Amino acid sequence: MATIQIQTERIRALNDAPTRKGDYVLYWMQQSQRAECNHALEYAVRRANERGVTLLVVFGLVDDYPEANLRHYRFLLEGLRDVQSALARRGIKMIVERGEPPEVALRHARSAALVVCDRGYLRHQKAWRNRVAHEAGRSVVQVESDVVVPVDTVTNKAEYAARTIRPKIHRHLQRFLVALKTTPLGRDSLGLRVPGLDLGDLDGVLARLTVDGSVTPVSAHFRGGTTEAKRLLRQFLAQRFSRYGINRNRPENDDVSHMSMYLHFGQISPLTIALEVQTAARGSRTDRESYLEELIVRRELAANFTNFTRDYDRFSSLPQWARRTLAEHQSDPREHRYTRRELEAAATHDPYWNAAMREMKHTGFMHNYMRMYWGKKILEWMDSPKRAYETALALNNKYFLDGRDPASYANVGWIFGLHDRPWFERPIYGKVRYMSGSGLERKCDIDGYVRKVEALTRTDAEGTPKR
DNA sequence: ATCGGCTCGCGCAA
DNA sequence: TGCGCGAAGCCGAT
Repeated sequence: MATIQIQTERIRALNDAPTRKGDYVLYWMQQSQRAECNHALEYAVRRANERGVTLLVVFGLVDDYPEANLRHYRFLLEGLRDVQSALARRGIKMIVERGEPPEVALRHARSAALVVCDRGYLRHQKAWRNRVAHEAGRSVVQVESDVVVPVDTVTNKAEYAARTIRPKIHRHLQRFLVALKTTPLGRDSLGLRVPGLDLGDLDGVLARLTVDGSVTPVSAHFRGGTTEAKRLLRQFLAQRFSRYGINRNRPENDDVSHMSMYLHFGQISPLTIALEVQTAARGSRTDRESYLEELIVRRELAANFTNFTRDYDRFSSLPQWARRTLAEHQSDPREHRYTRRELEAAATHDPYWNAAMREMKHTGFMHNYMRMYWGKKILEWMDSPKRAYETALALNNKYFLDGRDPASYANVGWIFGLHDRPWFERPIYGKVRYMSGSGLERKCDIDGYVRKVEALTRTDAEGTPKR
């Protein structure tokens, strides 16, 4: 039957309150910002059909979302506009309302039979859902749609490394790697009169929000939305995927999918990507395996990390061996020293690093291989590893479209030894893995990368879209 | 081009 | 309790 597509482990009642007589089922959308392959949405449609009522979808848009700026809001709203029209085509009313997400949800919960929400793995996302569950006065059901295998199905603790979580994920893959079909909504909700923001006028909406405008939007490089995510994915699979295994660590090329930012905003489901990759015509077994390893094992290790680690955004979350060895080398002399301001200005002595920093600032993205080098050098050049960690995380979250994601915390942690193993001891890094500029020269065409970034920056100045 | 050594701790086999 | 092995490392030797 259809319900098999929503595995019971994805569904969790967040309170014991009963369902009420109500005008509609409310889907409070927050993490899974899409109209397709969204388990929370399909669950809500089925519950509405069961009760013979209709479905209302609301999204709470808050001005001061932690660390978000104009760049992120623009991409977010482009995506929500896409969701709104896709849901309208299914006869489902969706509104975006300004306010604290739990308050927006609670406002519309008052006329609802029950509330369905999706799931997030960061502390504020959990706090929002807890509050709604406590105050809604009716059943609140959370449906996970952000990972392939739900985090608590995999394990009940923070995993030590990829190798420990890998078999625990693989055990369940077959059961969870299943397409989700859409269920038609019985009673159309487009006639509901609920006011919301006019997403036809994004500039107007953005102008009225009190948002940090210091980081510019990057629509010329990446546009938000499920439609755009799927277009990029199709293009990647058709044109670049067959080279993925060879080129994934070659930043001079762009043979990567760019899915991280769409995943961050929930604009595409990891399930959709995984199923497409499994059946992609181009690409060898190695390409498939290495892509799925990153998409599922590495990404879900990050979800595991933030879900089970209280201080996932602090230096104290690093493994003990790493903190110990970094402390032992804290006062080692540094050949180069930079402040956050100098780093942010891409004004170091290292042209490779500066290019990476410029790619990040100008496009909201950085090739994954360069992200490692970029972070390792911040550790090397700042006067304390703790300050380096805080700086790398702050810059990551400020400039990347995929910043503030569970993957951000795991990736920045990895620079400082998280989910990694010790290597032979050297100055500053201690036993934490080191990376060098000569490694880049040996393993890829790093000058090609620098030229690529120069070209990107040039097209920026001319205002010509690049992709 | 390829290889071994560096180093810790998890998880499994025994 | 012992042992194998691990996200992308580097370096020097062959």
